[in-house]
Amino acid sequence: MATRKPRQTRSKVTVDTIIEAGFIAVASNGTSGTTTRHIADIAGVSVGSLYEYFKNKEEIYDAMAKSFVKEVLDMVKELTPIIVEMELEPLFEMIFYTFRDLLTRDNDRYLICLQYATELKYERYIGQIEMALMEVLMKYMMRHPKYLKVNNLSVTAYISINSSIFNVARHLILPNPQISFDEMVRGLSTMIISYIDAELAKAES
Amino acid sequence: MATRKPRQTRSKVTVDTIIEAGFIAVASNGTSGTTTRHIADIAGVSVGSLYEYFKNKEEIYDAMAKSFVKEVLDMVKELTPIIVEMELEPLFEMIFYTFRDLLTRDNDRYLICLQYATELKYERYIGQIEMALMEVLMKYMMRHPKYLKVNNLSVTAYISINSSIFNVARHLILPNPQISFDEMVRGLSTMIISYIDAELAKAES
Amino acid sequence: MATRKPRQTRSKVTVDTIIEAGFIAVASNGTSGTTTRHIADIAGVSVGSLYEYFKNKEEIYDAMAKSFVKEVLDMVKELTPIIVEMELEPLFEMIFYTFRDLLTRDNDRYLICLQYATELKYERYIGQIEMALMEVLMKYMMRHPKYLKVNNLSVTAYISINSSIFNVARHLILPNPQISFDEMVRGLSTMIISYIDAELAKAES
Amino acid sequence: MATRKPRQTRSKVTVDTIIEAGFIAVASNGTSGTTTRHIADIAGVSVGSLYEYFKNKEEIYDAMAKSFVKEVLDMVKELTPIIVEMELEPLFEMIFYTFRDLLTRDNDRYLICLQYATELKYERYIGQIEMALMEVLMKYMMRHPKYLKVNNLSVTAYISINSSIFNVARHLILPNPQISFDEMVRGLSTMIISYIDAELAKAES
DNA sequence: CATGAATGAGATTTCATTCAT
DNA sequence: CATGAATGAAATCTCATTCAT
Repeated sequence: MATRKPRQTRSKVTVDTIIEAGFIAVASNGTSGTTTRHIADIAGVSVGSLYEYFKNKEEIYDAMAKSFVKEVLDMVKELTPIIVEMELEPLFEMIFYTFRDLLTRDNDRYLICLQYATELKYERYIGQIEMALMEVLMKYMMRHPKYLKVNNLSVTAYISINSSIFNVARHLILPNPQISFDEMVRGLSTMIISYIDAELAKAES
Repeated sequence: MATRKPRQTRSKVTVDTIIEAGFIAVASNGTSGTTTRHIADIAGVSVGSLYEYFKNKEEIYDAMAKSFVKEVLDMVKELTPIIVEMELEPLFEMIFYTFRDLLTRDNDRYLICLQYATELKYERYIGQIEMALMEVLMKYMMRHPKYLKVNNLSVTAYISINSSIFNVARHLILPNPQISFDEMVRGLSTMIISYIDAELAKAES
Repeated sequence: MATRKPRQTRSKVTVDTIIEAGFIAVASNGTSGTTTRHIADIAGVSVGSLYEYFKNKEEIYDAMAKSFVKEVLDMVKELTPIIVEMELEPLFEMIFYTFRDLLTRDNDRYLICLQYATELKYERYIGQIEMALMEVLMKYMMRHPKYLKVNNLSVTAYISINSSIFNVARHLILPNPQISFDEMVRGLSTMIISYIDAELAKAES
Repeated sequence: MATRKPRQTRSKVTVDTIIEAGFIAVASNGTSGTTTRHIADIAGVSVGSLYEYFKNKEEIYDAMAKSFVKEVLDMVKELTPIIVEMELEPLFEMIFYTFRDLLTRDNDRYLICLQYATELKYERYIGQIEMALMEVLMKYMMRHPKYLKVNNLSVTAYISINSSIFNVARHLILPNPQISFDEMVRGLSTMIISYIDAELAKAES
């Protein structure tokens, strides 16, 4: 019943292998098409082993969500020093391309799983990402104080961040997007920057 | 074996009841938690009847997707005459609020099902919505020709539409959004209008 | 999830068949040796059918216990009119032999299951049997008022009933009992009657 | 493969710890709820160690049964010199209370396990207890020859012993017994003694 | 000897689908 | 047409046992 905490290195590796297998399985079969046997087979372990480390299938999905979120957080943390030094336009482009690289890594694994975010309970951990992004924003504004004057700062940040995330993700998912990724990147940058400028202008009036 | 096309009124009603029940079931149990029995119980018919009208579960989901998309299309068609006469700012606000009303109707039924869009194969029909929106856009520009000059028109349209849809949907889904719906509506309007203005400006230079 | 209440005659029969099969399975394999597949096979239905009528294995065991207890209660109720008219000695003998007949019916089915009483949660329903026996006792004493004078009546009744039940059950279970059933019956009668006499004597002194 | 006989003290201690853990596990989870991991955890050893000392789970249960029976036999042997010198009435009371103390020791461990006697294969060793009790009886009658005249001596002994054992055990098991333990002890004594007297009387006639 | 990770056979349970009534 | 009992394939999960370290 109580799943043993992995003490040995061997078991830590097994846990990671299972989570990894979970991503591969969901990416190629969707949530409802993925079975514990699938995951076990891909991980190269027995079904029994799955249950040594995870109380049930749900917990594997949970671990996958945690793992993805951690990866994003690590990425954000690593980029922060560079981010705060950049101008907005190149900054946005850099972020969008980096985000794309993360999502399309390993045959779009994360990207495809993102479509099953609800069933994978990603939402449970999204709060952490939002907090991390807010933190970066704070640091950015410390370094570029003029943006502190932006009207409705929190609204502006909220909308910009959400627009960015979903446009990038959705574009990657679409099989035949009507515009290219590069076009979208430039468009998104333009949109957000002109939005910020507009709110800055409002503030000055 | 071949499921009969419902020609009589009684059958049509049953079919609609089942689709309705499908929405309720998925909204309260998710895709993986919804069984044919669930749907049958909610619809107040026997499981056998389900198969009288639908070849299998998949087809019920398919009909649900079709039904939702049809509703959106009807809404768009109905609004078109009003839309083309409006100025951008009130127009956006009107659209966002109308969209919200659609999604939150019947205890957020459509909104919640939207989270299971992938498993419900919504994507299959999304193209039709995009086409309808493009058509409205065309008509709008016939009536307001100055926007024909917008730089990268298709890119601008694509990004604006996507940003709108996802911001509205996500905001409604979030349990504790950091900003209010009204704030978001005004922000989104500002963002898109300043984006259009920016692209208009580019075009003129 | 929710097991359907059997409305049709057909399903009532199935339920009974499953309970019946449960007794046969436990009698021949013990609690831990009995599987749902076993029961389904013996009942001649599919595993799935088991779960149409019982939420889980536990519930089948529960239904078995209920069914056994009901049988005992029916037996007691049916015998009551005869019981109250008899003298103690032939009464006890009659009861012991009737009880034996019940337990050894159908290849000792009930008797063997009695050994798994704990796992079958019989205890949950034993209270009902005790109440029924007490009721009979009351009626008996209405008809034979001299026993009302017995010293410590409730203690005497408790010990007599328990001694009877366990001696009969255990004797039937033992593979090579040192004494015959007839000897035991006579001994038990003697013991209880002399016990009652002793308590009657105490009361008179 | 062949499990080694524990000759060293350390091994003997481990074996005892495991048997001890077996009792605790069964007492708190029942037979079907007890796993080898449970036992190992309680014993504070690894599952592997279990198999170092016991060929399989069955053997642990077997050792538990043996251990319980040995304890009873030791108790009987130790009490024999006192027993043979006592009069019947105080004797019975003494035995009942001593038996209770054994069963309720360590949070009712033995008592609870007694309910799983069938699955724990206690029966396999019960013969030894009966023999020991018969031996004590013999010695008692050597010392109190008048009881040698009892009619149907073996029947009387059999019924008395069984009535005693089951009444005591069952009373302890019952959550809300209708009579107190003391009342039962006195009642049981009265019953058996009057039974013996009755059989003595019969013999004299 | 001790460990506990790994196994896999087999148990329980679910549920889309069929079909006799 | 409607029903819902019955099905059984396939999923989830358990756990005694083994074996490399």
